Amino acid sequence: MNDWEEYSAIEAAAAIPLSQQAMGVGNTSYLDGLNPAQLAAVETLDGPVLMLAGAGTGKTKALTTRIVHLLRTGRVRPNEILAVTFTNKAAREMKERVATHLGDAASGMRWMGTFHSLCVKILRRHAELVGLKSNFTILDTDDQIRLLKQLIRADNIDEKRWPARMLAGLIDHWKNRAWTPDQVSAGEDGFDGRGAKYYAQYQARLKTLNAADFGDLLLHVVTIFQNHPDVLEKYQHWFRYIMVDEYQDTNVAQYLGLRLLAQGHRNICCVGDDDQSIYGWRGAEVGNILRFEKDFDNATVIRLEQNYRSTPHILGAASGVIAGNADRLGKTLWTAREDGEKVRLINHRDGEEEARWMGDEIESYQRGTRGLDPYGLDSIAILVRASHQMRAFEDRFLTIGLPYRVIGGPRFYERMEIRDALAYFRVAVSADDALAFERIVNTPKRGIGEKAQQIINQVARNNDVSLFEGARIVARDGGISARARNALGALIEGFDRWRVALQDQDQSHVEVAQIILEESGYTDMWQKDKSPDAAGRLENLKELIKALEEFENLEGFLEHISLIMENDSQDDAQKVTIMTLHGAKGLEFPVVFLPGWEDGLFPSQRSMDESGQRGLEEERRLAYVGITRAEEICTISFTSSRRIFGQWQSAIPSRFVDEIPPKHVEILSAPGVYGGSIAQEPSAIEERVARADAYNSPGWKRMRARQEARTAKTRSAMKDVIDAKVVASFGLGDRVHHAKYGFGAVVGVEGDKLSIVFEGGGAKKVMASFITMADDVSS
DNA sequence: CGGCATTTATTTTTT
DNA sequence: ATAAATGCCG
Repeated sequence: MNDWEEYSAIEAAAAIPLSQQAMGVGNTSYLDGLNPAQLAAVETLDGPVLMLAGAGTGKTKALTTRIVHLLRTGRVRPNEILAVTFTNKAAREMKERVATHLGDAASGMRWMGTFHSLCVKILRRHAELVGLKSNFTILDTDDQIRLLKQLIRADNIDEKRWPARMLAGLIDHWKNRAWTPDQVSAGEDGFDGRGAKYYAQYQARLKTLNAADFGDLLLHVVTIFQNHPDVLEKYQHWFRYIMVDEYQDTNVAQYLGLRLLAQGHRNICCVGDDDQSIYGWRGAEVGNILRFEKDFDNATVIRLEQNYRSTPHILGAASGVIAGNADRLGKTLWTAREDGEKVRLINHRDGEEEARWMGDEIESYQRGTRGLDPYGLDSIAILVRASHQMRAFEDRFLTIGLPYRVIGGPRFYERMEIRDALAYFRVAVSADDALAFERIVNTPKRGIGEKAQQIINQVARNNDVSLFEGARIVARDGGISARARNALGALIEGFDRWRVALQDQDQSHVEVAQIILEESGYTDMWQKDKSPDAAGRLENLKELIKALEEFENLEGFLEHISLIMENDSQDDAQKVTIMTLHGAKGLEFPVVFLPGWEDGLFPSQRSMDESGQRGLEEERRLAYVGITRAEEICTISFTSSRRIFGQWQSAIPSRFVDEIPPKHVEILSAPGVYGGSIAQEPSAIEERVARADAYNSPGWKRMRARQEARTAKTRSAMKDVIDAKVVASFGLGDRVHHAKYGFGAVVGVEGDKLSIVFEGGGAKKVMASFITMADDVSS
């Protein structure tokens, strides 16, 4: 169907010829301003190159300059460079930066993009080699789950024991390692053989639907390269130079594909930082970058170690932490900058207090106190380990009216209303998109419930027609309730009408899209919805319609949208950024706050439980990423107790805190933190905690030891301990905690009852067994 | 079929 | 604590 020769001809024609003059051969001014390491990375063009680029060392600059250099020296045409990134954002940025040097030539770089988009491009050309048609649809995670659910249900298996999500994760895991179903069943599966079976069924089903999921995009391309040497060879010749960004994040499938492509000329340049590999949990293999020199003989390794971002103290702190990892290629970041503030460390009573303090702190930065220039809110970020930490900050900032922006969370195209709308468009464009049809057949509610849908499914299968045509038959012949039948008939009629409208030259696809959403009753559904977020959803739908304008037709839009799951709506107002550490990779801020450095939260307990030492090392890299985001001021904080899943947990400082070299740290004491409303004078405990003013001092060590011992005790048999000597353990003035009433101070002891004045207001008599010391676990 | 009650599981996230 | 997902009843 897609003859290679013809294709090559098209590609060649598309290449914008670069006349020597236009390219300015001989003019190498673009090399000015590179440091020696960057220059080496730019000028070492042939053979395998590993560019180890530490945080803030000008990686993107080196990478884009290298591309400019390749093109300017005239050794390659723009479309013969394969340049791969992980995100659309990175691809766009690179393209823009090349364009500032080369103008139009950058648009000739047709093979610069994300792994996924480039694989789609290749796969559309050779789809038949893996049993697909070139117009295959790309499933998102939602579709994937629904499909798997159907398979599990069809098997009459307990859906609880076999959650579709888990199976999806498993299949994803296999695809990340480029395992096809037969390779899985041949090996181990870990799920009594069922996983492999479902995997095979799932792949078969995808083939029938002429669809591929995200993992397939990579896997299929690797399969094609492996099974069709002739095809591989053409691409090996076509891509004369290969560049890979964020190499530490590649998974096995990506690695295999790259290695196959590079086998001939070996002109592959991988850029990355093993210390910033933080996506192991989704299939990234740090091993890929660690092994580079073994994979590619005679590789040139270039280290970018001069940091242009942070102060020496921040770099020192980060280096100290990351030094705790064993599996590293090793780099030593240095900076020409001098002085700067030490990394600041502070302890708080709980998460709310932490948020309160940071809010105040940010406001003082904003005003420019302590002799510093005022910082705009845009230059301040709070980076958390887990997104549930964000809530405390949002709450606090809302009450003090501090503008903030949360990065992350559900992306625009992942929102329910957007997916629903897209499903309508998908059915309108191609009637046999069964998954899309299933999604919207009863959205808004049309009275076409599960049972009716089953009947439609059955009729479609019996007549060997698409789901949509099956629905048409059901609507005509009946078999479901009259009400449902009418609704179904109306829906089908609607789609018939909309399809005609889409063909109509006089009607723009934007208009038709709007008509679809209105006539189907979808916008109506949200207008009638009285939930608080309905208005926002309607706004989103409007935005979606607006986005359509940039495309020729609906088809073009849908093709793009499946791969671009980003929403980068910009917002000019000055706001504090709140995001996860993962989301912050690649970004930088003058002022960075790193809250929640407590063992269990960060490093995450789960990470350590599931992946042991490897998990801990990844968490440590995350700490490294966090610290190195800061340009001037980095503040780390931890709390003494935190509410997790509604339960108060006492916390000990993260082990990473101890790993920061003391000479780079300044301990802050939080003013007013311990002066609770009741305790006019701080209790002995409070005083001791407050005075733990040097974490390398004996006081600090004592506090840690105490907390550790207490936690250990709690985890074993705290309950028994409390019951046994409950009364004896409380004295007048003790700061205590009750699960329902919160914190308070003991004002009286009578037998096994304690009189307590609670901070939340009021004195109460409570059984001692319901009380714990304030910085212990309470329940 | 739809609405309300109960249950259940809660890191990180791109394509 | 809380949200999402499931289960039960009208």
